[in-house]
Amino acid sequence: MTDTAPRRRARAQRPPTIIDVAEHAGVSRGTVSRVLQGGHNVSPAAREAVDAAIRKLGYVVNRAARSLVTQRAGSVAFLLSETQDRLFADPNFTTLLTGCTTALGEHDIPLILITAGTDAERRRILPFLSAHHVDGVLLISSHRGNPMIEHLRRANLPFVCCGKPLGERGTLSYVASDDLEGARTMVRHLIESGRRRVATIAGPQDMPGGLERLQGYREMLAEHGIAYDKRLVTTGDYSRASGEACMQQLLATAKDIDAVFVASDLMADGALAAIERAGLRVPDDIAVGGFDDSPAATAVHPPLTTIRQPWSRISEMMVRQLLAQIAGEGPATVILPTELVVRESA
Amino acid sequence: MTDTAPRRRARAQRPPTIIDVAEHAGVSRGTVSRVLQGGHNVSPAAREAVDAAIRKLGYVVNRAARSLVTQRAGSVAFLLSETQDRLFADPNFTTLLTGCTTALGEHDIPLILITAGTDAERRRILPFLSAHHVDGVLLISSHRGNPMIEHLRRANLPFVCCGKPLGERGTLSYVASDDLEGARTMVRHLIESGRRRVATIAGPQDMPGGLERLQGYREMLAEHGIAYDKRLVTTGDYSRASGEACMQQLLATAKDIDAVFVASDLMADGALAAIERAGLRVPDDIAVGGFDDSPAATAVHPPLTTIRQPWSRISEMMVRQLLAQIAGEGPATVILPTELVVRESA
DNA sequence: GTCTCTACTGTGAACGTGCACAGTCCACCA
DNA sequence: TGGTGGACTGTGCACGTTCACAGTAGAGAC
Repeated sequence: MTDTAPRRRARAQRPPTIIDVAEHAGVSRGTVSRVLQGGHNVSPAAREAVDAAIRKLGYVVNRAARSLVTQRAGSVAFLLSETQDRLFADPNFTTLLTGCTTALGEHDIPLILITAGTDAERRRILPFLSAHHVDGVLLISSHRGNPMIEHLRRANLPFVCCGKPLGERGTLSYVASDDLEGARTMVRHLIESGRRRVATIAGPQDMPGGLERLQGYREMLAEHGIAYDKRLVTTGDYSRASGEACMQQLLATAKDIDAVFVASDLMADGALAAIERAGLRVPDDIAVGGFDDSPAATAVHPPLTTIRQPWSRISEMMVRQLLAQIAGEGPATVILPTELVVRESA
Repeated sequence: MTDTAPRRRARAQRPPTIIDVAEHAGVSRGTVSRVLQGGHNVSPAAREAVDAAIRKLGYVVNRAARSLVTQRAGSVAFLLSETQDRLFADPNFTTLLTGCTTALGEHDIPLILITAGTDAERRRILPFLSAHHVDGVLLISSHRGNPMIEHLRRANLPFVCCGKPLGERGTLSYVASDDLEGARTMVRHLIESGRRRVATIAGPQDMPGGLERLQGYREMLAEHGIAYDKRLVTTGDYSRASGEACMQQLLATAKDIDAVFVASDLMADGALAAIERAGLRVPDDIAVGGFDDSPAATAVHPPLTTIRQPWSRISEMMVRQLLAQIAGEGPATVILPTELVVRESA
């Protein structure tokens, strides 16, 4: 009898439950639940009463209880399997991160940020993922042979990669920008503005973008009947310093260069410095084309002509693909077009 | 009889539960639970049996079930109540974000990233927070009068701010670096290296750091018996462009400036450009002191002498304070010392 | 009038865990 | 010998939801 009193008092302090809503609306739990799920097989009158009760009580579904019965976490992980340094320093990366957050937010799905840079972290993360504490993973990595992929497969956890994973066989979902076509576009731009001796500072060949941007360079040269000269090809590591070093080397080996396609804006910045130090002018003597449209592109003089990657759309598509996989669809590949941004350097 | 068959089959597909562990170890659920909580009042033999069973079955606690009964979410939000632009572009910010992630990770607490830049997002977020879908909030904001603070208070949700919230009364937890002392240190460095006409490009006075960095400048001038000249004080908005404009203005009004303390590296970059354009040399003619130790500080010529904020420690302390609050402690304020990084610009 | 079909509603049984409580066992002491 | 306390263990219930199922009412067909 009186033993319900403490319970009732406790209940008053707590957020309202579906039972409170049901009582308030004069229907059963089942009906409230159905309204919550979208309202199929619910009479208009009942739905309205439930909606009113929800508003009045300020009811919000208890995600833990829902998870427990649906066997779904209701959340998604954004997994950084990197040493973080390079990727995280890239401001475009933050666009990707917030893009994913808001895209997921529209589905009321929280994004859980997970870093797995160190082995200790990886050990902690693995059980978390295997136990399906998230419904899926947005996987960010730029290195060849990401061990996480194998783990995710084994855990039977849906995942979507950002960028084409290198050294992976078997089907998997990824969303990437069209690096090949982007590189082709930039080199075409250089050639069509009259340049003939076009050099390149490529990225690491074991990272996404590295291979394809170099291939795009070669293809476009070939299409314009320009012979491939391997002395005009250097390889950096995407850092500013490496761009400077590569440019210096290029200027030393081939003095008649009139354009250079650099696989990242950061490296392009370095290249600008080297060119300036050599007493040459950009773009008059040497045109410089970058890649990424990072903030660095506009912070330097002259502002960089570059290739913009659609980070915002990439994040949208990653989320869409992941949700599709969670819903049961198979994996898919999405390639998004890039955009040539013409400024003053080329 | 046979109706247990389907259940058993289904169970086989699913992750093991505490019951499976208990059966396997030959103990009761309660004992397993006690081992999971830290193992008080459990015999060594039982504990060992349970540990072995956990390892063998690969058992991981079901967080949803635990949440349901403990009334705790078991996660923490990292809340960006910003238009994102400025804050997110700052690479130090990513240090903060990963720092919080790993600090929480050590306690097995997932970090949920939430952006609340737009009104629509805020509307979505509010019920989520009020319903205690997270146990606490790491609040990132740089503007005066953050409306989120009031909401969090009303929802009775523990939170810790990054940086001192302006225009707030009442007690609240925050962790900040010692902007005042940082500014004093930099200006002292400028004066002690022989400069007398020290100008400043301050930050917006309605953002953290703005007020204090300016005050530190004034204090140190006073301590060295240098009269405050308001013509030597300009105010930018932390952007590179504003730094350039402010410096230009300073050079126009007071030609005898021999040093300038700039409240952010980004603005300092702009200032360098303006100085170079005026045909003056750094540090020979004008010494430039920055603030933040952002990557920009080393990307420019000459590399910036600047003040480094302890972002990594800030994130650690934010997490520590938040967990303390969640555990029932009252709010607290933490101020962390900055560090002078001497490079070539001053 | 009965039967069927549709649209809607209520109910009981899970989901996996923590906690309070009630034991049980054993050692120790008077 | 009985009592007392401490260390450990098992059990029932509750947490808030979804889902399958059973059930009801009313409309329409025959």
